[in-house]
Amino acid sequence: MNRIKKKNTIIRTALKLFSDKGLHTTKISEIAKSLHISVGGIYEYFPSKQSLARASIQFVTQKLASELRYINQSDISCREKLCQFVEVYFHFIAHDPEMIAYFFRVYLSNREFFCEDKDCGFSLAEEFITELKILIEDGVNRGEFRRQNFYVSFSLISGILGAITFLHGEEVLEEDLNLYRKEIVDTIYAAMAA
Amino acid sequence: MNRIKKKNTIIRTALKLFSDKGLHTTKISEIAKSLHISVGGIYEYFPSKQSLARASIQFVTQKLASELRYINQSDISCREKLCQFVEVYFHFIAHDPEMIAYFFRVYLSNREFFCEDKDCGFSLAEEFITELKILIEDGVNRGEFRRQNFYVSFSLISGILGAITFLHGEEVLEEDLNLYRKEIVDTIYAAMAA
Amino acid sequence: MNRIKKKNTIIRTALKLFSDKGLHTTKISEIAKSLHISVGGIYEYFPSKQSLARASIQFVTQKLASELRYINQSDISCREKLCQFVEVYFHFIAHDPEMIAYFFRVYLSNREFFCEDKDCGFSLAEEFITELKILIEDGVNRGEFRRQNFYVSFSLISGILGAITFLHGEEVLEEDLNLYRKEIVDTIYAAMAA
Amino acid sequence: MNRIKKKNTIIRTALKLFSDKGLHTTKISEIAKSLHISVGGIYEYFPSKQSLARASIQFVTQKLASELRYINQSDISCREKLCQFVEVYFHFIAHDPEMIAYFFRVYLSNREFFCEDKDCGFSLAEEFITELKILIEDGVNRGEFRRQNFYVSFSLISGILGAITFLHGEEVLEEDLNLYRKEIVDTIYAAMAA
DNA sequence: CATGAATGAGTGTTCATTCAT
DNA sequence: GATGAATGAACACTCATTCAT
Repeated sequence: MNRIKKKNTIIRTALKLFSDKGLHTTKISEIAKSLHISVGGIYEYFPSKQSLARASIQFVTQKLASELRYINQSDISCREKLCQFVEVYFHFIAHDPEMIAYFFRVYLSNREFFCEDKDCGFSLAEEFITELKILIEDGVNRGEFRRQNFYVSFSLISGILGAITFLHGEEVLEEDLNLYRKEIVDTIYAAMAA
Repeated sequence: MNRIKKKNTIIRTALKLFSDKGLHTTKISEIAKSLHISVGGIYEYFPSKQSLARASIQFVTQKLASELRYINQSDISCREKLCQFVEVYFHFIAHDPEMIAYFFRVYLSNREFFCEDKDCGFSLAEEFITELKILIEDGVNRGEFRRQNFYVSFSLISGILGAITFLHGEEVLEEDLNLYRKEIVDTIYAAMAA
Repeated sequence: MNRIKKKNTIIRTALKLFSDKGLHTTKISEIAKSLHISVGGIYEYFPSKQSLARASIQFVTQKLASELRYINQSDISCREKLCQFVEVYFHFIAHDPEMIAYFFRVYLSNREFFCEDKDCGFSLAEEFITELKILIEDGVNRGEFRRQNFYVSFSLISGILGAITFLHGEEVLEEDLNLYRKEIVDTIYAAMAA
Repeated sequence: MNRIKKKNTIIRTALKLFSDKGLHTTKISEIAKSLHISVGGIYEYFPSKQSLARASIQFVTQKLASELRYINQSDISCREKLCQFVEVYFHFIAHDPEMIAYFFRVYLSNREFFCEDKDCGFSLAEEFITELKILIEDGVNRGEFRRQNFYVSFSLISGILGAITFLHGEEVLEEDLNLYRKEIVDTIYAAMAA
């Protein structure tokens, strides 16, 4: 297995454990054990716990961003793009829940830990945000969405998805997650439509 | 200062530090120093860090719930209630940002830490959720809101508020927070209106 | 209640708790609570935990010594004195077990704690030892006991009594304590008789 | 040095310090310093101070028991066995005084600390007691010792040895320890002989 | 005398990180 | 590269002692 692949394997495992047990509750030794490698093995690839956590959030946001970029580039209506995005998002929740959980529960809530010098901003999630911005502005320009403050639209989309993810993680939802999908798209669209 | 007042003073300070620096990054000794009392002083009132964290989230949710309960009981339209709720919420963000931050960034993201025996659910936030439920169901029953899944409405409201709070905390927003308020109410209402 | 009496009341309670739970495991606040007085109340009478522990061992050894002195002064054979001493000792175990336990389990085993400057010796138990010495030497002089090293005799008597006390405390003994008494006197006498 | 050896090295040092300074007075950091290793080093081998203390008493009683077992199995009179046992015991006092001191001063007097769940009994010393029981019963069966209650004999032997150990530790004895040995055997035998 | 809230040095324990093998 | 024993700074929590009331 080459270096990149191994790094990704470590990231995948870290992602899962950090999401399940929390950033500060997960020990490096647990990640190592989970991977059947030694503690030192982790440090061959990542110089510190922090750098592993940073690499993990970049891994997540790049995955999300690349999906969103793909959607943005297709030749469909913005309503349809929104719909596909939510679909992709729900697919992540179903198949890689730790990636979404990592974004919302670990990254957003432990920002101190991810800080490097002055770089405490959203930088690690920037790619993803950029794509969402493109989707929203595109919709406004095309006249599909009404013109409203970007941050409000952004909060709407990411907020509702984050919240439903949370409820899902807490096993509060009574029905299968997919049953909520259509209603969520409708809700978002109702709020944004011109 | 009596015991209750002193407990609340400690909670207020803990709230602020936990929100600013994170739950695990904030040391008991820092809370003590911030209060100009000794470490032991904290333990006079709270038997452990965990119990202080639990007391803090109860403090927050009770405050929020009592405001929301007051609104729910007034004789106004649900749109107006929603509007007032967002107003109250923004007031909290402006004047006690740590209370909101504590709810979203500390409590929701460090659930493990708040667990006591089996009691790991939402129990500490239940009062607040109940009031939001009443508001939503009331609107549906009156025909003001369209009938949609409660969890979707709940995610919409709490999600968008949580997200804008987050952006505010990150100092990403370019304008004064209140300028977003009206647009947020409109957005929520557009998504929920019958 | 005068000062002396109050001191003795405190000593009695400390004795009991120290014996039951150990010297380091018993907190001053527990002694206070047990006495229904305040922590400061203890410090009115004893300047420190150590001084309370020292006063307690003196209380115990003086009680034992005075009983032994009384026996030593009576006009009976040394065998009879021995017998009476064991009887008195068993009476203590039955009625004030904490006093004996304090001597063996607390004092002898936590000598560091009782040290004051250089005074780490037996000084706190000296009175008692002196009386035992008188009894033994008296028996030898009268020809009742065979002449043997004092420390051996001393170890014999205090050792067997200490050990049976321990077994009693551990609830290892199957019969009532008094049933062992006669056999113990016989054993000691067999070992010491001329 | 392999794991077992290292554990034993730690036990030996803990034994010495616990005996010299008391269980609660000896800090883990002192044991570490004494061994020229780090605090964490101790915890590599023992998960807690308590477990180190428990391992230590087991180390001691197994050593004593194995010596006594060896004697019990030889083909000699019980008087001779007793004599050899005392000899072995004195050898321990002379060469590994901390082992004996640990048994009498630390283990017997801090039983609370050694408790694990319900297992607070003599269990950690059981092997040793069993061997002593065999010796005594064997002597009675062979007609060498008079038939007397086991606990009385047990108290006699362990008591006198414990007491002389104590006097030795306190540096009260005026002569070399070995000079007391013969007299002690005689005393025990006089008390037990048929 | 009596109180009990407040103090803060001190303890057992954890865990990210290192480095000799 | 890989290992995992060793490190030691750091933390939550304790409790003997003090002192303002």
